Amino acid sequence: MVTIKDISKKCGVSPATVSKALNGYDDISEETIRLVRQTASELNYTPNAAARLLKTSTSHNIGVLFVDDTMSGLTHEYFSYILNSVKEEAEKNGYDITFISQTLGKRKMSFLQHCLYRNCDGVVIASVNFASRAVHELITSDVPVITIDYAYDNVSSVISDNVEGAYELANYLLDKGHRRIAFIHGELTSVTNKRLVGFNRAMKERGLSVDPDYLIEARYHDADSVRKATARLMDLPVPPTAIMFPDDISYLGGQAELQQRGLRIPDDISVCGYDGINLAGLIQPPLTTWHQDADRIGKESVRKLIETIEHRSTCAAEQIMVSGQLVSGSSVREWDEKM
Amino acid sequence: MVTIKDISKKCGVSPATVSKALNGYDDISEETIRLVRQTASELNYTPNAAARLLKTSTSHNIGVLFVDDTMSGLTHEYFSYILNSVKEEAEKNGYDITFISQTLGKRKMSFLQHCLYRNCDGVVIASVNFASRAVHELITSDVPVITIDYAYDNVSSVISDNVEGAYELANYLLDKGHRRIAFIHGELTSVTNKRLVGFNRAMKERGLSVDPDYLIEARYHDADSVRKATARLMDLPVPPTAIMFPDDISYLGGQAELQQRGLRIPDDISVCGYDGINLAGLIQPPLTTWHQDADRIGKESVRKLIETIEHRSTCAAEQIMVSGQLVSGSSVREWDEKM
DNA sequence: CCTCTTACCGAAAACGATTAAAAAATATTC
DNA sequence: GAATATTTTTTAATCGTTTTCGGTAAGAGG
Repeated sequence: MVTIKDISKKCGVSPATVSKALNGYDDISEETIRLVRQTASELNYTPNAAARLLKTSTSHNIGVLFVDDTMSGLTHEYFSYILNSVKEEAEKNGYDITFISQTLGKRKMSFLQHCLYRNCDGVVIASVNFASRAVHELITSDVPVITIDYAYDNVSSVISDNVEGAYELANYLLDKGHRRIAFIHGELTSVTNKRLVGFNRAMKERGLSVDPDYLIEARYHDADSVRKATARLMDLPVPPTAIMFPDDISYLGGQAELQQRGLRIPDDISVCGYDGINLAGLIQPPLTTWHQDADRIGKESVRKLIETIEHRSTCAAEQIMVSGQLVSGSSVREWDEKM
Repeated sequence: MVTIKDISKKCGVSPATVSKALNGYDDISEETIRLVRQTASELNYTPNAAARLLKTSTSHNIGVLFVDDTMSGLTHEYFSYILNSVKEEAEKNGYDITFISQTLGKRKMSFLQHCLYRNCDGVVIASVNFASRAVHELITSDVPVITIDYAYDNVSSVISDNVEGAYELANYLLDKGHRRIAFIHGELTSVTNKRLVGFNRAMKERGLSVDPDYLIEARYHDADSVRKATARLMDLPVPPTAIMFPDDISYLGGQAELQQRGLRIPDDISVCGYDGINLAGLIQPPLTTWHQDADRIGKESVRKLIETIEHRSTCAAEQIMVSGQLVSGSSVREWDEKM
C-alpha cells in the first residue's frame, strides 16, 4: 500500500506538506501542490479512510438499519427503492453506507454498539420494529439519526404521507360512485393508523359511515393472509363493490381469490393497491394504486441526516412529509349505486 | 467515546493488558481478565474498528459491487435476494458490508480505489458490466474477489447453472408434448449464452431443430421489449405453442400481450419464466419457472470469499456451480401435437 | 543592515488499538 | 534462601493521517 510517506520521500518534502497539498491547504505553494499531486497519481496513491477517521473522528460513513427479525426489508420492493436512493444520495455527498446489524460474528452487539464500532457518522432507520429496546437505544443515543415512516420525538423523520394516500384512494373510489368500500389494512402500526385516518376522513366528508365489517386487518406483504381477508369480505351478505388492499404485492392474494370466485376485475369488483411499485403497472389489469415516492424519501432522509451530522448544534429536528401520487390503472370502474 | 485507556486507568493496568484481556490472550491471569471485562461492560466500551484495522490491516469489511450504470441491481428481486443472503452470511462471520461505487462526493475514484480507501478485505461482484475497465481493474488487482454469474480466469466465481435451467425448462415443455417452443432470451451476455446452450441441447436430444424465428432477443427485466417480442412471435404464420421468457418480471409484458390477443394461458398458449422470484407464485395463473437459488448463491460467495481472504496463499480459485429448481405453476398445459 | 511581514514548510504529537520484546512478579526447585 | 523457571504485566513502537505550532527564507520598508 502506498502511503503519504512514500509520496513525501519521492517529493523530498515532509508528510505534513503532502497531506496539506492533497487537501488543498492554502499555505502550500502552487508548485509543491502540483508536484505532490502529480506524484500521488503516479504512485496511484489512495488515502486510508481508517487513518483519516482516527485523526478527524469523522468516518464519512452512514449506517443503514433496514432489516428486522422478519427479514423483509431488502427484498421488499418499496424499501429496496428507498435503499437505492439512500445509497445514491449518500455517495453524491461523499458518504459510504454500511449495514447495521445486531450480530457480528459470534459477538452479539447492539445496533448502537455496531454504529460506534464502525464509527458511523449517522444512521438511517427504516423498516424495523421501532418499539424494540435496541432501536430505542440507538435513537436516543448521541449518534445522529433519521427515521423513515415513523415519527419519534426529538428526532428527524421522513414520512410518506399515509393519511393523504388512503384519503385520495378512497376519494377516487367514491368519485367513481362506489359506496360499499372495504379496506383491508395491514397490522396496526403507526403507518396503518394514518391510513385509517385518511380512509375515515374521506368517508366522513361524504357523510358515509364506515361499516366495521368492511375493515379487516391482514398482514402487509402477505398474499395468503390478504387472500383470506378477501374471502371473508366476499362471503358477507352484502359484499363490497370496491376493495382497498394493504399493498400491491399482497393484492395478488386478493386477486387470486377474486378470480377463483369468477369475479372479473374491474367489471364485477374494483380494487386498488398501495405502494405503486413497478409491478403494479405490469400486471393485468394494471392496478390503480398509490405511489409512494421512495426516491424522494431516500434522498430527503440522507440530505437531512447529513445536515444534522455537519451542523449538529444548529440543526433542529424536523418532520419531513413526502407526498405520493395516485396512479390510475384499470382496476376500478364506474359504479352505479343501486343498493 | 470510551477507549481502552479508560479501562486501563480504571483497572490500574496497562492498555496492553486490557487489549489482551479483551481478546482472550492466554498470558493474562483469570482474575485480571474478569476485572477488565467487567469494567469494559460497565463503561459500555466498544472497540474502534478503525484503530484496530490500522494496526492489524484487516478491516473485516467486505465490499459489494452490485450496481452499474443501468441502476438495476438493488431493485432487481433476484439480486436483492442475493444481497440479503450475502449480508447475512457476512455478518454471521463477523464481516460488515459496504457498497462500492465510482464516485465519492465530488471525487471520482475507481472501484479499486474505493476498495482500498475503505480497506475492504474482499469484494463480491455481481450484476455489473463485467467488460468495463474499472471492473477489470478491480478483478485483476490484489484485492480478493468473487464474481457472481460470471466466470473470470484465476478468480473464484459462483454461478447459477444457466445451462441446466434452460435445459430443464425446455425439457419440461417437450415432455408436455410441445414442439413449437419459442425462447425469448435476454441480451447476449454470458448468462444468456449458457441458457441458449441448454435450450439447444434439449432440442437436439429430441432430434428437433430450432426454428430461428422462435429465437428472439429482448431485454432482461424490460416488460416492454418482451411484449414486443411476444407480439412478433404471435404474428408469425405458425406461432409457437409455448414460450420461454427471459425472466419472471418481463414475462408480465408477454402476458399482457397474450391476454390482449384473447389468448388464454395455459389453454391457448403455454409459458414459463425464469428466476423463480416470489411473485411467480402469486400471479394468475401461477407461473412455471426456474428458481435460481439466490440464497445459496449469496452464501457460497461469501463463504468462498472469506476462505480466500483468510488463507490467501493456499486457496485456489474455484468455480462453484449452484443448481436451481423447476417450480411448476399452472402456466403450461399438455399439448397434443397436431401439426 | 536591521527588523517586520509574508509565504512556505516541517517536527511532533496525537487518534485508539495491537504486539514484540523486555521486565517484573510469582512459583518452583534444590 | 538463592537460583531458576514460569507466569503475568508493561514498555514502546507502530499503523497512516491530520493539525498545531513554530521555524526559516525571502522580500519589504526604513
